[in-house]
Amino acid sequence: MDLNLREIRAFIAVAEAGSFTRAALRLHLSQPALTVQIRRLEEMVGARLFDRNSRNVALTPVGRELLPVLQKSLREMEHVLLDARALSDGSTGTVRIACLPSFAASLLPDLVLDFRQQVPGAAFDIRDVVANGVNALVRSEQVDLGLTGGEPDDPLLEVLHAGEDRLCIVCPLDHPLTKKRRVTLESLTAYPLVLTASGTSVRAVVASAFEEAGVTLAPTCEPMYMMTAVGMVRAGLGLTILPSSAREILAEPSVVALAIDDARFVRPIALIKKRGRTLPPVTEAFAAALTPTLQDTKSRKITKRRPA
Amino acid sequence: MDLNLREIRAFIAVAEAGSFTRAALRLHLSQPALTVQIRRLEEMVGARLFDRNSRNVALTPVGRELLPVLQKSLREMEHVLLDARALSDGSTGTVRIACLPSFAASLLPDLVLDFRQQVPGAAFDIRDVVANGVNALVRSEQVDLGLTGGEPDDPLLEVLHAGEDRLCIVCPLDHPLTKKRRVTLESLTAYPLVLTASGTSVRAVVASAFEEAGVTLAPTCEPMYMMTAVGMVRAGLGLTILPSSAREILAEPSVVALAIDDARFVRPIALIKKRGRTLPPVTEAFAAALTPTLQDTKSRKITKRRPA
DNA sequence: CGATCTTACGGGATTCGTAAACATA
DNA sequence: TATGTTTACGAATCCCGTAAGATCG
Repeated sequence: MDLNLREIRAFIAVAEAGSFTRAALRLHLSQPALTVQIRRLEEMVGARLFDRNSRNVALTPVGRELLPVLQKSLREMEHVLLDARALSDGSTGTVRIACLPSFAASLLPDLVLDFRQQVPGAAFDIRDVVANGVNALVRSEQVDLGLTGGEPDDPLLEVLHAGEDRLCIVCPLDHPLTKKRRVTLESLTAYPLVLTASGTSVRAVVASAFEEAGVTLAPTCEPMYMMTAVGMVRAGLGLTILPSSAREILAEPSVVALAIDDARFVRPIALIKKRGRTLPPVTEAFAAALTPTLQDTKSRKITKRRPA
Repeated sequence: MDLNLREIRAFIAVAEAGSFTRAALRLHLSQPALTVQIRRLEEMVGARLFDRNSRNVALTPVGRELLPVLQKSLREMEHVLLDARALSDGSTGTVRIACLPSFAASLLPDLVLDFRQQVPGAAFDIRDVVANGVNALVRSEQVDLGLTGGEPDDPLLEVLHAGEDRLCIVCPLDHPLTKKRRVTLESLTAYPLVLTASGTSVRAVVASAFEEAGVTLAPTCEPMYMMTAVGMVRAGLGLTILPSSAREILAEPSVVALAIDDARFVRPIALIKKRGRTLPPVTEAFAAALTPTLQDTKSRKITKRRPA
């Protein structure tokens, strides 16, 4: 019961060539070797597959029955192998990634676009969730890759690359802070603050920075989504703190982003996977493409300081 | 690119067992051998299929993609092999046989019934044609087996078994011949004769018998089908000569069959196949089952001499 | 340290190619 | 006799099992 593809290929070749000699040539094999292979297959099946004398080779009824099904099986098997190799060399496959909403809306779309130009066979499954959610999805293996905030101390998670994202103040165009030359942590305390809910990485960074400075944090609103925070700022409910990469800031013309002159307002970001898991090759390649971009965020300037 | 089923089975076993050791036990294989097999498969595919350390074994994403397709392919392949073995041992398959109409209607139905009791997987493709047609169908390989009349001298045909079928006179119940003790060839010449058309084996036998006896053959009608001949006899158009195995005689109550006391009125019958072709195993078995019945026809008595 | 996977290696089975024998038109 | 299949046999390869080594919890 130990069949190998070689024997099937041999059978099909002889059936198609109508001759052992020609089939052997086609298979780059000596003709006696082919005879033996066919005989072994015949023994395995338990019946002659060819009626052959020194002049003619023809399929027996059993062989005739077998030919189309074996052809089909062989094709399928080879197709599976080809698919597997495509998966393996990274030319195909699905990149399953969980990602902070800020990156999902800003960096990621362009990266995906670039990557798909290099690897047209790549598909994407992108989940945008807050930092806690990213970690959970990676841990439960619902995604292979995670772009999360903070530095996860979970031993089940492995950091592939660490980067930083500067936080910035978002306030209305006419806010008093826009007049200042430098914006510090302390200068914020005078104004009401809208801050994304706990569980988000921005919140974690801001909370620890305020605590370190000995300032109590008392946000007036705690929305889940950054766009909501921007809307509140625009309405005059206060100012907010967001990652400088957040697309929401650019999308809203009546608010402005201000750099904060404080090293503590840096959000660490991490590209993670589950420890002990190998990534699918496409995903590996995508992670490699992602890394330099994360590097850049460290030094990236806030491009929209004032509206044009 | 030389995959064998063993490696696929190994992969599936490890994936299902979640451990090399347990999978090796299940496969009756040493564990290191299994490691090697998996490694070879991985080299063939070009990617790791399992993430493994000394404690845990888990599918990689590539392995996870591959598992269901390989399971499906393996199942199919094994199914094909099982089907092939069933075909080979004669427990399955189609008996393709061409047969003289007389046998198709009389002997064959019972034989098929018997045979299907022994081999429930057997299917039948029966063609009923006159002798010429049987030979043609066997020669063109549209059927594997032929039950024909006469002794075919075609070198492409091989006689597996030869038998004989007595011919008999069929006449109305009140015909003068029914009063005779013996019916000879010469006693026939006084009456008009209905005879099946040339191309039929009965016609060939009768023609040569008459020729040998120096009697001219002048049939009043030459129907193609024996049932037509019987109908003509019943209507009083004359008498006819049919194989004693013909069911048509029994089916018609107003005619009677009389034995002919003449050795020349014996129709040779032959079980044939194409020379150089092996028969499908079911067909081989059916031919074997057919042979003793053909033997019997030599000595078979005409059971219906007079209606009850 | 204990369970489990990996590596190393010798022996046996498999499979190849060459050469000679065999069969058939 | 010529063409093409089968048989025979020595050599290379493949594959298994045993034993020793490496690794992780």
